[in-house]
Amino acid sequence: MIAPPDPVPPSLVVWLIEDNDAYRIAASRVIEGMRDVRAVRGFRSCEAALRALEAPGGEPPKVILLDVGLPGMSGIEGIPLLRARAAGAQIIVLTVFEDSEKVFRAICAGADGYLLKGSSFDAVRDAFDELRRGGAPMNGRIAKLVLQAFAKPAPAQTDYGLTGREREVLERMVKGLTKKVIAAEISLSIHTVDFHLRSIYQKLHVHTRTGAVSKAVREGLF
Amino acid sequence: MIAPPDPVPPSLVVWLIEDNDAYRIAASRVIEGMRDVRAVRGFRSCEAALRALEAPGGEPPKVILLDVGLPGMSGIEGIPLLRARAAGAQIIVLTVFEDSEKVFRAICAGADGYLLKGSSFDAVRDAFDELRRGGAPMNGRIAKLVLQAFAKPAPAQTDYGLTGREREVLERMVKGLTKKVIAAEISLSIHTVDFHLRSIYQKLHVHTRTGAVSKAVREGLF
DNA sequence: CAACGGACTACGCGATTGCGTGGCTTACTT
DNA sequence: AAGTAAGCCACGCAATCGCGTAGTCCGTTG
Repeated sequence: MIAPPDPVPPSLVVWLIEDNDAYRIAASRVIEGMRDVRAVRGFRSCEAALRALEAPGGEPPKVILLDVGLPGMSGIEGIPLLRARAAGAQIIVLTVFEDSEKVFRAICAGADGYLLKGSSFDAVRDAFDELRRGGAPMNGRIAKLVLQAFAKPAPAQTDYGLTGREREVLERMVKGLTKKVIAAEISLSIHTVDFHLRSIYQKLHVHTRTGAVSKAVREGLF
Repeated sequence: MIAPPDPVPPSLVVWLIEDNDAYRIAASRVIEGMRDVRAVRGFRSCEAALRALEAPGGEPPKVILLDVGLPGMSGIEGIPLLRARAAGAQIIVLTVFEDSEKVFRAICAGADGYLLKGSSFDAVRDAFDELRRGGAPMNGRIAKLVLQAFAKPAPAQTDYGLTGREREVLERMVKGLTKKVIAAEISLSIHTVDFHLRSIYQKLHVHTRTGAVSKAVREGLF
């Protein structure tokens, strides 16, 4: 219930990278009117914004609103470059795309938030508030995609009914050890390790060490 | 800009699972007063809520607000059970925990949203609106944790300078194929496949097939 | 142009692996 | 008490693997 003290200076420099002139100009005007926003600067492409960052002088941005579908370099490609050159800037993706493919590529590239253009400009204002509180602004439908992506692998959590010894052996096999070394580590004959190995093959439905290791790592067993 | 037509019936049955009596009662009262909420029912534990779901009659919940730190079964353990018995219910975690460990366990268990108790009750109302729009309610700080989790593995995207042939071989090794089979698939001598294999070992700093496969899968190369 | 390094192809040998087979102990069923 | 299933341990052999070694092609460098 208690709001933490405001850690962010009260005026933001916002950059807006968006190729649609009408949208960019309209959005700039609205954002400029928001409280705590000192300046808004618009760009038609990532390349243009990157050039501005290289140029001497000029105030560095605190927030970058970034479209994905841009001419030349896409917004997703631009994220790591912008992050490298604009230290401390929060990069918020602002786009129409809500297919999981693009969303995840943007998130993996290091976006600090993900908004949809379909929402009202209030969402942008709320996003600034969220950043100020130390959180990440994220559209609800995007959040749903993210949650679904996490929830999927959960049911695949089968341990294939491996016994204790079998898990011990498999764990060491994943680490790249040979049967001989494994046998020494858990004080067994190499033949016994081999037996457990074959039980593992049977339970995982593979017949090589590589197949077993691949499956074990993929299923998140180790 | 254009809001889609409301697809959700205008009255929600909300369940609140929370062991702190004072908080549960206070929250129930506030939530009951929200528009579109028809009824709120409180439980002290997952077990109690599960029993109520088994019992005949009674209205099934549309939204379940769930605490994590509960006596007996934890909220996280309860999520899959609640989901199985309350088809169609949206399960929203409502807790004080915001360490990534608990957050991710809850999300992997299949939560439809994640709110923090520290926020005002407005957040709960907003969450209901978000559900109605087909999105997932998520606290901004939780969203930040999620984004950071995704962004981390990205910089680890090194391909270790593998050549084309080496990638071909490694890809098939991950599938569990033997050298002989790999050689046949890409029309090479076993000896040549073996050479590429050793180059892979060197570049990945391993010296066994298992180690190479393990590393390749982990780094997300395949 | 010669020299050089990198990618690719190839051979042979000793060590390791995959598999058929069997024995032993514990625990639960009949 | 006998039966039976599961986990654990072990042997031996054919197939496979890890490694030292070497030749060819090709783009780059001096």
